[in-house]
Amino acid sequence: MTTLRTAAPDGVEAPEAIEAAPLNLHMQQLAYLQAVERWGSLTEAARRLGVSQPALSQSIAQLERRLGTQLLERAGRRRRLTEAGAEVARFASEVLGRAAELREWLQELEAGSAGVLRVGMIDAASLYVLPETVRAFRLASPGVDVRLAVDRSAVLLERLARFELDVAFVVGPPPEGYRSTEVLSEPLYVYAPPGSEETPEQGDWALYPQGRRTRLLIDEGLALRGLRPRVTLESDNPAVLRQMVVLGLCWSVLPAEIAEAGTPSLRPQRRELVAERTLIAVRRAQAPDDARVAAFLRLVTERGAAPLE
Amino acid sequence: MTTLRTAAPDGVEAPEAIEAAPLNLHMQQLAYLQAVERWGSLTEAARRLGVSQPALSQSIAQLERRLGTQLLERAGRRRRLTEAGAEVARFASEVLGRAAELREWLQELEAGSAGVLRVGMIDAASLYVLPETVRAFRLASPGVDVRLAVDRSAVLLERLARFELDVAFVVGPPPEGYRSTEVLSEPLYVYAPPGSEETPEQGDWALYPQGRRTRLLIDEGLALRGLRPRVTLESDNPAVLRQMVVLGLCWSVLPAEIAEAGTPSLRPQRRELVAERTLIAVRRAQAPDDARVAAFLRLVTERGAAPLE
DNA sequence: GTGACGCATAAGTAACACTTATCTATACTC
DNA sequence: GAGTATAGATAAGTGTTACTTATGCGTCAC
Repeated sequence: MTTLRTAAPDGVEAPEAIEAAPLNLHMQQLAYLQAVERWGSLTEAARRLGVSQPALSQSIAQLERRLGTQLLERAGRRRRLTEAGAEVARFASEVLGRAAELREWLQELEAGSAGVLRVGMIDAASLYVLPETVRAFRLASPGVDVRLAVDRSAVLLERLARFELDVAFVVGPPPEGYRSTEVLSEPLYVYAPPGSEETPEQGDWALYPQGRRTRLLIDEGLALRGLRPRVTLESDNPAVLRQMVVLGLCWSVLPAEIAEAGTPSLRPQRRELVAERTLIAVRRAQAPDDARVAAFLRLVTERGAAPLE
Repeated sequence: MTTLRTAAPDGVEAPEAIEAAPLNLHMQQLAYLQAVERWGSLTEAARRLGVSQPALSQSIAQLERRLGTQLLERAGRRRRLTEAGAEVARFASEVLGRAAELREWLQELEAGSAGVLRVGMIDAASLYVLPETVRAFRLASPGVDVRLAVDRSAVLLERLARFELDVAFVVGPPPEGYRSTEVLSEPLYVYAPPGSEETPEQGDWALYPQGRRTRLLIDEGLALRGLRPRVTLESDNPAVLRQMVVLGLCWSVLPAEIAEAGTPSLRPQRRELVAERTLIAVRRAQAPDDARVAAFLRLVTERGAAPLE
């Protein structure tokens, strides 16, 4: 017998106690006993169960051996439950009933109408893409407990990797090692402080912080136009960036959806795309298919396009 | 390979619908899943369970097949529970916990310290043999629910045969097809009405009713002495018979224990045995050994002799 | 008694759960 | 980034198990 024991640093052997065998019953045996209780005879129970009578006889005998207790006693040419048998039959009913519940729940889960769905999204998505979708999903799947987490892309991906989320709506491009689906694409425009005569090169800029996926897109887009913005304010909050523009203090690059909603509505400097920010739905590559996520994505793509028109 | 049973072998689809297969899980699989949940990896769980890693891997895979749901998802080179897996693990814990309870209860039953003990006894036994015994038994085995039924021997034997009693204390001789144990033997004496000058042949008699086992003993005993009593009163209640004697109205044959207890105490006509009535404990021949019955009988035979001295 | 019935046992077979050996993929380390 | 250790999957072999049909034995009913 070769014992592959990894180099045990200390001789701490105590807490690894090997588990005791916990009653190796088969649910089928329990179902058999339940049938015997219900139909009152082995032969009839076997017929109802669609197995041969000896199969039932032996199965019950083994159950008795495993439990170490006589479950049936002879009554004429029949057999009837002993007290222990009745108790075990009660146990069987409980377990089988609970198992049926479980199966039902699993089927609901498979159908996408049960369980917990943990969705992460960036704030932009939470503002103008997903509220309607979440509402519609909750309406369509009342059995599903939807939990939302709003954060920036990198954090969401991190949480996704740590199994704290089932799906995350983040800024593209799609990261490696995940399954991603493009949900929508939104244009990023340059917004100039109203009434200012500054050139973009002269002005101050308010942008997303360094390292953000959106900021990377913006930097690249501006660089293509020869712009090296002097950034004097950074914020993750697009409402803050927008406000800086509204107050005439800064230039910025913002999603049209955010910049032009609310009052006063901003107008882009030129209808010129700085970049295209894609919103992607990301899942763990190894995660099993989830009908709830699929349904959620379907709702997003059905409704998601509309707000961008 | 899913086995779907669509129709019964016979073409006739009676209302005897064959049961649907109720989730053929093995408790061992559940224990395996529980171990994986607990120890966080297949390898470690296998080590703790004392089985090989492939065994666990295959077992879980089959569990997944049976449930039709993925229970584990890859997480790096490990695997972790999915939502369905967590739910099934919860189910496993419930079932295994309940099974442990069951096993414990069965062991108590085996040890004679649990369950229901249904005892039948004739009134004589309930009056002067068993009260102390029942009290002592209840004290010694508080976990056992003792239920008493007092009736005449034939009724008790009938109820025993119908599985309504576990043990019956009745008048001998031991019936066929049962397991009987003699508990004690009590003398039956003739009691004359005090102050009467009648001879037994002249007097009226008060006896147990025709057909009773005790009556048979008495008739035989009296016949041996040439007596053919004129019975004017029959009662199953020995107190009634005794009272008839006390009032000077009748002769009777009674167990000494009953006749001579209470006031006024009766004196037997002559210290001459009419018959010996044996009290036997009867059980069904096929009934499994029952530690509680054994303990009860032990108490009876230990204490039972005393009241007869 | 005779037949019907309920269950137990016997013998054969297919499925199953376990083992060891090996392979693949991931993570850690220098 | 290559080398190595680790987690798990897969393959092949083997003993056990759970089913089948055939048959035997005891009980109940006429």
